[in-house]
Amino acid sequence: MSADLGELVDRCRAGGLRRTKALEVLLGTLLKADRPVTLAKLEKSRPLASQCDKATIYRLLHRLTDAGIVRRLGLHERAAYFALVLPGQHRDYLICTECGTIAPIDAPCPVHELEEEIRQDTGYRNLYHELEFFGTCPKCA
Amino acid sequence: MSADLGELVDRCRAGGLRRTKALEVLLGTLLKADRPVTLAKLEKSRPLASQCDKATIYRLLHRLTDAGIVRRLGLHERAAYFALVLPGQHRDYLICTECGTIAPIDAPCPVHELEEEIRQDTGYRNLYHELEFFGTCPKCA
DNA sequence: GTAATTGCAAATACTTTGCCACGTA
DNA sequence: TACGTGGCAAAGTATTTGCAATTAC
Repeated sequence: MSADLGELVDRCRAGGLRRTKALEVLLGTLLKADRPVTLAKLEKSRPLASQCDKATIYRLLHRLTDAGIVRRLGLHERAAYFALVLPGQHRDYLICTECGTIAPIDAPCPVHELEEEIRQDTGYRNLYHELEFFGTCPKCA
Repeated sequence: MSADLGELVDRCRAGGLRRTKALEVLLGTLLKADRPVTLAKLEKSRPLASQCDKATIYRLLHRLTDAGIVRRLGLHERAAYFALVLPGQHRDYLICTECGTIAPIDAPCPVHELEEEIRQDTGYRNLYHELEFFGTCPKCA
């Protein structure tokens, strides 16, 4: 994992970021978390919290996102998205990361088997999934 | 589609909601949208905008979510989630809708073929996807 | 008649930015 | 030295709630 951190820092440097204490601690925290985290969570996690301000974390996350080292999950508007749940109908979506257009995908969803596996392996109830594809649409490219 | 609307209203009634003008117009708007929409969008869409206040839309969306007629997309905290993008590594997640726990899934992701299809069919660039499973974890069940 | 629903407005919560001091290259 | 970066605090934007009036059942 230490090697990973070094590699990450290298990628940051290559992306034009400076090597700062805050950057290293943030990367280390993200690496250790090994799953998506919120800004709020990061603000509270040691040793990051004692190292820097939340504005710093915020700005670092954005620089890292621009550099392709971090990804912001979900539909990228700052607002919550709601959709009808229609019985017998499952939809996946294709979203343009530039213009934000959301289009339903017709293709049958290839995830049901895995969902069944997970249901059996983990004991989770009321399982469902969301699958979104992101990219730059032809118009925006 | 008119039939769908009637059916939706029935499900709402069964879920304990009252049949109001705002409810009908909101359902009609969601049905017509045929994809996830934000509260902000709904506030601006006719004829919904002229029919009711944004607080009403907000509360209706939540009642509908509780009744299982609408689903709120994404990781359900009110905050943005960030995750490291590690080269050669793609991760899907399993999230408990009750306690919010997020766990990475080990299983190989079954979506790559579909992603390739979409790349070719749509001409989207820089395509990637997010796949999340949601359910109630054994602890919370 | 009773309880759910609505509108308006105020309160929260999370995000984003300005400005000047500081540290990296 | 020059310019990206950091801290602090204030502003911005989306969400959430209180309460009295209204409406569905």
